[in-house]
Amino acid sequence: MKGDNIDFFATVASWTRKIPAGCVATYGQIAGLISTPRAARMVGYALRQMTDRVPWQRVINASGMISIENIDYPKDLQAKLLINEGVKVTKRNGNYWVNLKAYLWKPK
DNA sequence: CGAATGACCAAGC
DNA sequence: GGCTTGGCCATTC
Repeated sequence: MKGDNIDFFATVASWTRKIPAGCVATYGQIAGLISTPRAARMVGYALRQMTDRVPWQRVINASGMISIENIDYPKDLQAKLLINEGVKVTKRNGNYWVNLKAYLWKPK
């Protein structure tokens, strides 16, 4: 799309809202859906500003781990939200880990 | 416009 | 899985 960089956030929000409960997606995956597979960092950056309008907890890193630590939303909360949705989250060495093989969302 | 920043990613040890 | 290195890119200063 042409200079739709203004819709970058909107597009991220749009795809994020499509992630069904009980599933998870990776930052790189979302970035790929927007045609900018290398802008994974921006996805996280965008989500940070929309934690109240999208299921941000369903987006994790490519390793299946919750790397959040620098913001006001503790990874402990994200893990709790995911578990509450039916996603099995394992705590390992202080980090939360999700089995992508079983819970990764497959966009149509 | 240049430089720093960040909820990332892949590759190598 | 954990740590380090190099690279991406939009946003902010």
